[in-house]
Amino acid sequence: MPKSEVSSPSKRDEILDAAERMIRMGGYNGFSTRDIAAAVGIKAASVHYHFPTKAGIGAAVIERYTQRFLEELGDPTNFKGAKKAIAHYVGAFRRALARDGKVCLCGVLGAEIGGLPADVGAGTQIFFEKNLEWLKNALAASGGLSEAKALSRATLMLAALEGALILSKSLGNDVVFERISEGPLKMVLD
Amino acid sequence: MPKSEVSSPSKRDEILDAAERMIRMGGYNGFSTRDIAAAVGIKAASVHYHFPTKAGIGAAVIERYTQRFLEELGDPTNFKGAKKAIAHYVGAFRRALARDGKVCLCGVLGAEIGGLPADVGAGTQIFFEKNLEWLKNALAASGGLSEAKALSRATLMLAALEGALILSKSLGNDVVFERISEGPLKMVLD
DNA sequence: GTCTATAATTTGATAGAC
DNA sequence: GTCTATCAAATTATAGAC
Repeated sequence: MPKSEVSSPSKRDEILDAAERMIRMGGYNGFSTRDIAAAVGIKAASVHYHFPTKAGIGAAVIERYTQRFLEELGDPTNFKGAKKAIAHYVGAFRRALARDGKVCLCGVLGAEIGGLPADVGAGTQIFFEKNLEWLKNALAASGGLSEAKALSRATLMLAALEGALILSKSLGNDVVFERISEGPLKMVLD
Repeated sequence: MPKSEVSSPSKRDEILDAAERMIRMGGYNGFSTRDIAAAVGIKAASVHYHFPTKAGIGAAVIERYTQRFLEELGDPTNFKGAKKAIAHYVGAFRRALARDGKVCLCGVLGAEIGGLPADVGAGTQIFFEKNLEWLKNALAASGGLSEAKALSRATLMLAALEGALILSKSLGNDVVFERISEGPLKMVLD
């Protein structure tokens, strides 16, 4: 196989998987490189072979998460009506909760952004900017809204969804997320 | 003066002030007791005189924050119309951002709840429950909504406000919060 | 109430053998 | 790639003097 990878892709991905899980559970400062090592069955020194610094792990986790999230969203101009676009976007967040039982990675990181390495904080900001851009385009394209109005509603949606995940986790039930995604969010349409 | 306080109220409060500020900036695991000590001009050992454990500081910060927040909210059944009730509630969050330049304490803690001491996590949950209760009562009393509908909209509002503060902080501007509180939130009314 | 001193553990990271 | 061994620094917390 043609290779440009520096290290074993598999173990590297396992490290990122474990780190993502731990950040989404307890934040960036809530775990150590030793925790990561134990989770993937190696020693801390070996983790540092794959990623020289912990901040590097964080930055890589965000980059991968952002890319996957946008991939799953697809083309924002491809929906028949704003309702379908919104349902699609809400679905991405619902799956993050249902599939992983966890909050959005960047919701966690955004909350503690003042205590993050610069790279990690910057990646978090980019995630939000790209999501607002996607939502704004989706609402403008399929909802026939002005740019300003679309942006305003995109912001409301993103904020509500991030907040709903945090509330759900804190209150210990998924009912909370459904309370906001069933009905009320449709009011964003008008 | 009649005293039942164990330690100097002033220094104790300074410690809680510093801890609250730091949690709201970078999360519970983003600062140390030495950081607190430096902020209030004493040594770490003296911090432990006032609060034996760091978790104790966290729990005390939440308790005080929750009490103040509910005090500022007042009686949920005292508003002439749901619009006034909502404006009042949104105002409390806006002031938290404008006055302190910071996110809601429990928005941060809720995001990293899996990495918190049990007491601190429990306090966070209570804050959310009491806020949902207040909002539900306010919307039911002044909006003439059913309990179920009032709870659903209360959840949407709380989620949107918590999320908006996190987004604002992450994107580095207060415009984000205003984008959601001006207009769009009124759609929660119907 | 605050200090110095210190204990016990954890943390992020490196050196060098295999 | 992974290990053992180790480091320097940081962290929570305690003991005991003032």
